Amino acid sequence: MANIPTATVGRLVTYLRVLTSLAATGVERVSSDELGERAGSSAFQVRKDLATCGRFGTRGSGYTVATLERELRRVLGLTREWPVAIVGMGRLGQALADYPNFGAYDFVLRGAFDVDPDKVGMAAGRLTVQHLSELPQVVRDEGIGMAFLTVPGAAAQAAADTLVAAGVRGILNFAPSVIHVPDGVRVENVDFLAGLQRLSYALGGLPAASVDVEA
Amino acid sequence: MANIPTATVGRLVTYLRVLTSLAATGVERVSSDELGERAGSSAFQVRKDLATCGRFGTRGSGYTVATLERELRRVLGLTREWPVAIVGMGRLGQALADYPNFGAYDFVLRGAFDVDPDKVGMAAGRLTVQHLSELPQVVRDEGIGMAFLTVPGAAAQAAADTLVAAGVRGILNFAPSVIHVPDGVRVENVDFLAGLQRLSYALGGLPAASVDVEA
DNA sequence: ATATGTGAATTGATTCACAGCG
DNA sequence: CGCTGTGAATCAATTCACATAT
Repeated sequence: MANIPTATVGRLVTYLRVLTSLAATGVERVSSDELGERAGSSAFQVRKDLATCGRFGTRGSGYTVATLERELRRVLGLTREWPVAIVGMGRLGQALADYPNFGAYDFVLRGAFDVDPDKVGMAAGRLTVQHLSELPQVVRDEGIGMAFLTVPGAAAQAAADTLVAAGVRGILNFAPSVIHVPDGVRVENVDFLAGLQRLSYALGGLPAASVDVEA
Repeated sequence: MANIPTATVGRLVTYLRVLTSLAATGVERVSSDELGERAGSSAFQVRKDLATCGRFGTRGSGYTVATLERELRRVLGLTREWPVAIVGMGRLGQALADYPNFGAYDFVLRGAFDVDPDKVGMAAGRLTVQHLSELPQVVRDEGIGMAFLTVPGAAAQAAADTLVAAGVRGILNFAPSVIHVPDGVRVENVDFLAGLQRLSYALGGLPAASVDVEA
């Protein structure tokens, strides 16, 4: 069952959310129609997406919520616990370390790092902040595969290089800058400023100059 | 100059970032090749994207950094100041209210809201938290067009409805849930948990069941 | 000589219609 | 009869090659 298009993966994550919330309210079966409605996609899209990774439904009666949830978790790799590190213990890194709800999502914090000597030794959630030089050791010992990158933009590329060298293969980049990584390493950007700027276009973007500019 | 595809808008934001950083280091001209390199796109893609909204370059010598930056800001609607509200003054809302750097991005906080009486009256950056019932008034008085939605997932849809009713047309949704809005209102999701789950697929997503499941 | 702007070609994603199964 | 699974058709995005302007 070949690899799944990234656009589809994004929607599978949304479907999984909807399923979890349906399960919590005791719903047992769901149709592509209703799932699409709640996830903001068409029923066509839902069926196509789900068919990309298996045959999970029953014709005539839809999908079993519990089964589909289990299968999507498996497809997305959410059957194991993922140890995660945080690099950059500024305001955002600290807020993430305090985030109470990772357990519900199969992620566990196993390391918190910074280069600032004032921050090393500080508490961060249940962890103690360590110097970034400790990272490779911790990544190896804890089997860390992914990390939050929460350093200032100017430091992001260097920190990403350190993560990659230590063997981390997935980076969730919160810095408002592009980071470059070798093949085999994956970056997901979480960038609210970019989101604001896209909103700005949608709300007020001009129809642009219709002619040449330049001097 | 018709409307720009959303995929392109996302990259224009990235190009603008790169240009700003080039300008800060005194670079005056840039080629599609180098811009693409720094933004993580191909030179083809850069030229096609830029050509979608005008003719900003000079054949044989590339783009003038200052000119292209100015034009992209105009295309993206970043020539005016955007007043923004925050709804939901939990940890995340407070962290955003304290964020020092909005000025550099043309956004200004003009309102902070919550329904919790304990939070109303509290300081939030330079603002004082108001009750959500004050929102429509403030939106009108301050001309607020977009808002951060930082309430718990279970409260997100209701809060979004309040925002829409008050006339807000762009919502930056930080809650890990789908929100539904009428046509003409735009939602951008900022969802690090979804990002983690997409990373999970990329790193460990199984090749999926190759056969039927269901009971 | 050099690097943009753009039609043409290709690839990929979404929409649709309907066959197939329960 | 209802709703899924899927090939075909449409639509959009990306890649490419090259004519064009400086």
